[in-house]
Amino acid sequence: MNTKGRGSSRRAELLSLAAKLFAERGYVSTTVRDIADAAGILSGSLYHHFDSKESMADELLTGFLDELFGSYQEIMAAGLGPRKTLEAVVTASFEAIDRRPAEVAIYQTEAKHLMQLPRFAYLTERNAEFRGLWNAILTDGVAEGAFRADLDVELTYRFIRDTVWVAVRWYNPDGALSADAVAEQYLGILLEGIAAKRKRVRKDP
Amino acid sequence: MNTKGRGSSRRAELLSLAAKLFAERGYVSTTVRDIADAAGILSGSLYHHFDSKESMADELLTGFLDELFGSYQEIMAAGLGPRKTLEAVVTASFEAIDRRPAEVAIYQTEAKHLMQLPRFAYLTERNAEFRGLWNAILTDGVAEGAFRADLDVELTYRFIRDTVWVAVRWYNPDGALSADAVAEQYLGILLEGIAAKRKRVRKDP
DNA sequence: AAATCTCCCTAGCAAGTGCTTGGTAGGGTA
DNA sequence: TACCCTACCAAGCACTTGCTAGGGAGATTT
Repeated sequence: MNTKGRGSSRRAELLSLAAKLFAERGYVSTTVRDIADAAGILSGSLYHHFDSKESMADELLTGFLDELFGSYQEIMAAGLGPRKTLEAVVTASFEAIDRRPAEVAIYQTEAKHLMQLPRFAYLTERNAEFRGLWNAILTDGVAEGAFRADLDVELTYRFIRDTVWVAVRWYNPDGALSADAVAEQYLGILLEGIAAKRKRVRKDP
Repeated sequence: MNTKGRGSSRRAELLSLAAKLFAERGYVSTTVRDIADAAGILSGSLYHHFDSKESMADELLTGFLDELFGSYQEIMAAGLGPRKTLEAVVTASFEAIDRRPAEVAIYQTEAKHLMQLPRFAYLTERNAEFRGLWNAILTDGVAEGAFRADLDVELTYRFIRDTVWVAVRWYNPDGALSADAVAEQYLGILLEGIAAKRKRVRKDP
């Protein structure tokens, strides 16, 4: 019996390779032979380290989501107001894209299909958690007057969620634009819009 | 020799079925047997109507893109200003999602992989066309003072493109929210932002 | 020195993949 | 009557898929 323990560095190396290929070619299009080839071994040898192809995806997604929601919880616990919380959550999301682009890409493109498998039921739970988080931020913000009163909260949630995560398709961690810079630009559009402003005066002088 | 002509209504029926399955399960995960099963025939019988699985996807994407860019060209030819043009293009895109959700979903999720095949080189061309169109709208808008001067045009283009098309993942043509209503909500956020407004005065009184 | 562990190979299986072949039933047309 | 067309079936081919069984060389532990 082989170990399939999680301590090996070779194992981590293989998992990272798998993540890259899953992200590039898609989960179903990536064969275990592809992964083995990239590592310079034969496909059967992969099964010394992992139970199955599915378990590789599982491990990648679990690790990523645990880290992501950890950072979300820290932000929510800090109790900044709605606007600052929104900024922090969006920024943390872009930083996740920066740190783990492959995992985000896998989550973004494969979750829908993987969710149907019992093994990946936690993806559905995470989705609900995510929705709850954004609903709270937006509802609070509207109540406190930080966000527009006529916002369709559900629709706004979807727009924010989608636009943030879909950025993984073009964002380049090695590029000139940092994740924080992208987050800042995005928040500028999201909060203030792209239309040119007319002159402003404060409501309460 | 069979015809594979494009006039048959049965053919159109099969193509529509394939579109639905490609959109739901993904192109690679959908087998020709799946499509045949859905139509109540055997997999081999599909090849009386189509040359290959690939040609089904080709036909679906070509038809969709021709229609889409046709509507874009009409809008551009109308010569509305930047802001109205932006609104019209975004609205036309949401209407495309409404009319051809399966095709949009295929384009959205499979184009990246299909583009690598010589047969689908036109996808790359269409992408460039799309980018040019948005660059023109945004650059014009900034020049004319309709949009904020500090906009990163390239980044803004990506945000708009992604957020519009990714809506196909949750938009339901049979739902309560019409495509035009979604477009209006989205344009509200995009143009004016979600932050609550302070009192305004006109720049030129 | 013996035993164990790590990491990989050789070899292959069962299930499924897109696609091809030869054929047929029913209908229209000359 | 003779011919052709549409739309399908039955059978199967060449190949790919995830995964398994068993073994072996080298390092580490006992």
